[in-house]
Amino acid sequence: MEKHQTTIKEIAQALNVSISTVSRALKGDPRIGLRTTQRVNELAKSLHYTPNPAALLLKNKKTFTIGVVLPYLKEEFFSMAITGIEDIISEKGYNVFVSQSRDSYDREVKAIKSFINSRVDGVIVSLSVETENYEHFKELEEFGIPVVFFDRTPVNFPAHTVKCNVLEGAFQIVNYLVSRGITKIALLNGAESLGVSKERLEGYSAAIHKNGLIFSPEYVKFTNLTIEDTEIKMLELLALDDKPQAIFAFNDYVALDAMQVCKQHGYTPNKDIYFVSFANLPICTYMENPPIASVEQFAYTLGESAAKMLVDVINDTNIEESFREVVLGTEIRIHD
Amino acid sequence: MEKHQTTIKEIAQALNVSISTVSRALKGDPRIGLRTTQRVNELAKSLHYTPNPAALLLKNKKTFTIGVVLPYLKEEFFSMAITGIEDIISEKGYNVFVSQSRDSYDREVKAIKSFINSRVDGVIVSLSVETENYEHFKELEEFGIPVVFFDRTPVNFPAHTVKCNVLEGAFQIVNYLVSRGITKIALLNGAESLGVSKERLEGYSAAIHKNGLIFSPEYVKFTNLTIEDTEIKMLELLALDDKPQAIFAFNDYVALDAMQVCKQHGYTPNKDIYFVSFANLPICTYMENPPIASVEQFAYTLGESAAKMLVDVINDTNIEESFREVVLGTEIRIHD
DNA sequence: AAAGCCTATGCAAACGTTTGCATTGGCTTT
DNA sequence: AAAGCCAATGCAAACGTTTGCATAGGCTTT
Repeated sequence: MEKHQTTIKEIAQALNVSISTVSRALKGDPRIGLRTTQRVNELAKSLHYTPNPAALLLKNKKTFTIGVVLPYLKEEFFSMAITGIEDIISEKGYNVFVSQSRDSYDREVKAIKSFINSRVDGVIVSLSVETENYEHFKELEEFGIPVVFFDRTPVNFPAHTVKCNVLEGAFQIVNYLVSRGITKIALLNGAESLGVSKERLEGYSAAIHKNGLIFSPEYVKFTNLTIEDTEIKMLELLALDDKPQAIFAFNDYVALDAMQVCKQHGYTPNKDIYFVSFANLPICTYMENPPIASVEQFAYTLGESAAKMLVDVINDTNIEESFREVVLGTEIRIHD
Repeated sequence: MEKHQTTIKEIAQALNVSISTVSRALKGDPRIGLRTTQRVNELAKSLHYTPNPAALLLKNKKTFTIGVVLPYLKEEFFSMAITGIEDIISEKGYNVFVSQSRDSYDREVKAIKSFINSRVDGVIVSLSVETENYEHFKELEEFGIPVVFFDRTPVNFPAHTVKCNVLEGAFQIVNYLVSRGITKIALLNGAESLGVSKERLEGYSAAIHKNGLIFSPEYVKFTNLTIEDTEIKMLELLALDDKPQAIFAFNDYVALDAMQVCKQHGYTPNKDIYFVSFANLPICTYMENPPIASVEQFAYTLGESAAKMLVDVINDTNIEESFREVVLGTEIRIHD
């Protein structure tokens, strides 16, 4: 067991040259003779030399590490997003710290603090449902660590963001239902604190109005995304005198939970009550009666895009005050 | 924008003491006077001082970072395992690099190399299906970086491992089927290279023999876990003259894919053909006809346990040659 | 009052790099 | 042959810590 990583110093000694010569040779500095450069590179290779990241950080103030905080890895949307992030970021030589907030504000804050301590070069975030205060992100800013938000982006807090056109998606999917003659449409939304919930509501009500329907407040429910809350709100909808014909759910998980409630009360989902939702997760292909339509979320692309943006911002030296924004287009998938 | 992290040096200057005094005061060295210790700690706190990890690594050769490589985060089994890992490891002050092999040997090797370069303190691995060569783990060993394998552990390669008692689980679940009068049981296994596949086969055949049934080789199929291969092998099983009454699937994902094939050919899963499998994923609660029984995999506990073991091994100074092993007990869940 | 001994603190080297600023020696100029 | 130049290389400081080994006083001992 030789528990040992080769250093530049050892190479220098072995070749009887100075440390600086080795350092320069390794990065192809033209000041070093061809012969020497060659010998250094050969030895380095055969000794499996890799630069010590600690020394690099000390000198260059770069760790080539980024942090990612998102609600739940178990949600396919997020695990696909992180795959996109990983693909871009590792191609550029970075490593990724992953942390789940599990929709807890405290856990999100702790993750950010830990990233600061680790001196990450940048952070990618998708907010927890609980987050309404952005102090921890201001702290990142103070340390000059850039942040890119994806999907669940902050409200009234200027920042770099990558997201889908939620408003447009919501508008289109409600439109689709109406075009099929379904007019009593309820919105089983996410937490009111989330911007993406607000946008769903906007798109929903825009479509309602555009089609000359009346907007009924009792058709709009907000949930904190837990199965318990979904059940409560779904029961409220089922208890209405004028039961909705269709439920527009925040995402596939909410839809799945809501469908369970339907089944328990004798309704067959997507027969007696139609469901549409955001996300379109692969896992839904295994369902008996999947949502009849969904708004594509492009999870992988969202991740890729956020990662690219972050790398750009990290490497952008002129500290511009403007914030970048990417909004992906909208696509509706019809499933039946 | 003050892009700056406080250093020990600045605290020293501000307080007109030496750097070493500050360093010692911060770690409560009794040699430093009470008064000074107090002043240092107060200032450090108000300046949000956190030690520079690069400097620490340089001195202590510890990064407080571990790497995790596993096949797919999108599989609930793995995302739950990583949650267990995260909980233990972050409690001990470590950060986690996460990397997905996506069942590719090359990607696994790349991840390991990148972890070596980053000087992680330890690595947790669940093998890719393709992995049959363990050179990359030997390399870790050469650098003195400990590895703990969980669930998908290597074959004929001594190592620290954490896993379920797969053999016992397979034995019990086949027994259960037989106890229900089902005797024609096929095994839709994972890749032959995986130890966990071998153990499933052993448990399966042990139960077959114990119950006085005949072991039919055509009832045993290995797949590489892709949906395509599952389909091929499932079709082979359906084409047999003596069709199996039940399929014992490698895990829930294989079961789900196989059920799709059944449906496409007019069989109702868990009515016409019974399914049992390993894992018992939460996502299955949404199924119309879930597997009638499953072997619990304790994903979260597996992750916790692997993380604890790794931390122990990292902190164990006496380089013992023995390898640790944890085998979780078996539990069968009956779903109907 | 000299010697010794605490207590509280400081110095400086070391960890592995990078990099601005020398230094060396051979070769071209004149 | 003296001066100058360039190519090739080396020196040493710096990055932020830790830590073994001083050092400086003040206090006890005799």
